[in-house]
Amino acid sequence: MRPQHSTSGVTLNDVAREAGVSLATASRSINGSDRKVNAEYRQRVLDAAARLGYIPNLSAQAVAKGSTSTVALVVSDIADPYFSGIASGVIDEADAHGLIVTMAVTERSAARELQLVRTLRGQRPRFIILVGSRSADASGDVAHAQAALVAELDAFEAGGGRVVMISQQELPYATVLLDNYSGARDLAKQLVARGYRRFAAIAGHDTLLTSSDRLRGFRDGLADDGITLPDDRVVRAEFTRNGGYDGARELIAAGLGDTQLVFAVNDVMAVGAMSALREAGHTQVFAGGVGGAGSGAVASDASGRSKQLIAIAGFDDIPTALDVSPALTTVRVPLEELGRRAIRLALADAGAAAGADTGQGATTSVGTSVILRESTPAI
Amino acid sequence: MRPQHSTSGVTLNDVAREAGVSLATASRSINGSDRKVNAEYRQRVLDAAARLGYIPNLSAQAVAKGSTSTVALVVSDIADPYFSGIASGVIDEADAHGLIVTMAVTERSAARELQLVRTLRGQRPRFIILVGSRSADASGDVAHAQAALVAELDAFEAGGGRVVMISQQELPYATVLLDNYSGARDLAKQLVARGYRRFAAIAGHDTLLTSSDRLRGFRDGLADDGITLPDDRVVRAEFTRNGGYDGARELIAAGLGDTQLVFAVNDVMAVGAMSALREAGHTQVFAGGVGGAGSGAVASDASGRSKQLIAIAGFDDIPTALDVSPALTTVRVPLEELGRRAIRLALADAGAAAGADTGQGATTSVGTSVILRESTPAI
DNA sequence: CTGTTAGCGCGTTCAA
DNA sequence: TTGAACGCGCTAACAG
Repeated sequence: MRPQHSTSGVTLNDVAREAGVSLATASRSINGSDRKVNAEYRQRVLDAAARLGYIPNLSAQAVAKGSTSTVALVVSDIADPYFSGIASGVIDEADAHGLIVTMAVTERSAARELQLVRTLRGQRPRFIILVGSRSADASGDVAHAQAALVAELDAFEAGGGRVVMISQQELPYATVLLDNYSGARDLAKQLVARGYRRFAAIAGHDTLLTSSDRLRGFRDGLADDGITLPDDRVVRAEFTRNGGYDGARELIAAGLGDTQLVFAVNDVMAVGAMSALREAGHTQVFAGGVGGAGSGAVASDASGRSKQLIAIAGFDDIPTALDVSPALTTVRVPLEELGRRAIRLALADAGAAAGADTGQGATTSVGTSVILRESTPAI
Repeated sequence: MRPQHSTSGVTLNDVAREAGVSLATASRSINGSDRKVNAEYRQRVLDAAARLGYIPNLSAQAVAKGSTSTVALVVSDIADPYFSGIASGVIDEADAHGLIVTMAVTERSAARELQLVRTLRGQRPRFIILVGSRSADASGDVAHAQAALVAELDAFEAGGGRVVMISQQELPYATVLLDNYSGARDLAKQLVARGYRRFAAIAGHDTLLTSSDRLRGFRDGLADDGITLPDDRVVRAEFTRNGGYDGARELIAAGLGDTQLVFAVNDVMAVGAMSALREAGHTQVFAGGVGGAGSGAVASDASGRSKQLIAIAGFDDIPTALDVSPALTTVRVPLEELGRRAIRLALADAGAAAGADTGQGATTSVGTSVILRESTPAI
């Protein structure tokens, strides 16, 4: 008869006894950073462990060594392909280094993010990786939350943890930089090269750095060719598929005028916008046939009424971008790579951690590239 | 001067000293399951904790109590919207119960799944949630891996943990059932009602239960109306977007014949298949205008050559299903709800755990519903 | 190289 | 109610 509510786990003690050695030897045999242990004993221990089905208790190890092998990943919304792509990379790379990933979701709320970080610290993770939702709002509440977040994060680093941000370096921590500005700027230039001149845009709220950087890059890219993106042609919406949909409807309601192309600051929004435009009869250009991109920019409005054709472009290159029709022109962001880099940066940074606290924290950048597809045929 | 490599964390001891009470009192004040502590002391402790920025060490708590507040979630691929949708629900519900979620990815390999479960047990999680990749392959390796998995899972439950499976109850554990069979069957019947008679299908490999159940349901649904799905009209492919794409190409290469509709056993495959069909000139039906579904089933092949129009249907209702064009007809699966249910089931099951080991484990079912969209207009 | 002994941070029993 | 002491499972000194 086993004890009733036994957590039953076989302990290292059991293994040691079964193998007829001391606890210490058992520990060394199974985890021995150095192999200061007789091969025969070692084998006896390993056998005993296998026989008993022993599995080391990570919590106990963590308490004993004073450090865990856990990485805390904080995202806005795991169902969003942008975040799940990054998460995929994080998990993969973490796993390659024997690290376990715990995941938390902020639902795009700074308050929740703060609360989460606080809670997560209880795990004493080695790293905390924050992706998305960095904002630049100087106003009361947000600024306050931001300061509190920094305090929390600093305390975490003071305790030996490392924090890594993904996207832009708004806070003084190690960061995997994504050049949103340049990506959008390049996109703008290539669209102009394809013949577009009159644009509209669907952006996120001003405070979202990712959104404002992309918008600014796009604007500057146009400006390089003497084209301006009128303020009244830029709508703000949620950073989601529905946000894109709503933004497009707003644009339509306000009158598309002679707009030729709508730039949505991210793909999920672009995809939502496409659906809105399609529903409104602004049938998307369609490249049929097996031929490459931009082959036949033909379209027919099923409603019969002649509506203006609107081209569209996004940012991120989520998998879906390839499957909507017309396929979405976008700026490719190596999502998984972003995640992998975060782990590598944390690992490297941790190594150099003893060194100087040079203010801003280490960074690494990932490049973007413009992917022209059928949603923006040459005109 | 603090100790050098200090993990620096403020401990409960520090708090106790600061508050001028014993460790025990501090512990009770902060965590007191029962409130057997003087209100004044309690407050002093709480204040001290706040002042010092104390955060309880979860690992230490876990060792002391012999149980964690962790849930291990195992998925095939977090970048797949099916899994990320479920994960979203799991994380949300877990969070609502103060549970932390750690995530692991099998990359659709049974061997890796087994290895992961073994590793995960080290965390001593309260629950292990397995979603996807259940297979019914009686052959050597797989059967062996399956047996090993069951052994591992049984040991886990023997140690007080609970395992919950999502999808089908192939193994004797608590399960959130998804009626793949009925969903597909209903879909088939509704498609027949819309006038379709000649079908093809893109399925996953035979061993994938999710795939075979759906295919069987679809077949039976057709059979109810005296229609058969010929074996040579069913191709097998990877359970991914590219799998769907490849499957469709295979179908095309073999000759679509008079096929009217292609059923892909899940949405990501369906979406991939749509792209393949589109590229091949089997322009999808297109419902323009603001009107509802099936309004104008019009299409024009940009290549000029007249190609056959192929309707398509999927399963899962991933977000993208709404944004491809034509919008994808599918069977809605409440993904987030699936995840939430898993947590609730584990929680409930844990409560009743002391009770009888009634062989199969508790179950709960979630319903599906057919969503007819433009990809399958009435004909 | 091995065993003994201390802790790690915290929950919980047992007296007081 | 409170505090002292022990134990959780394990690692890391410390002697032997």
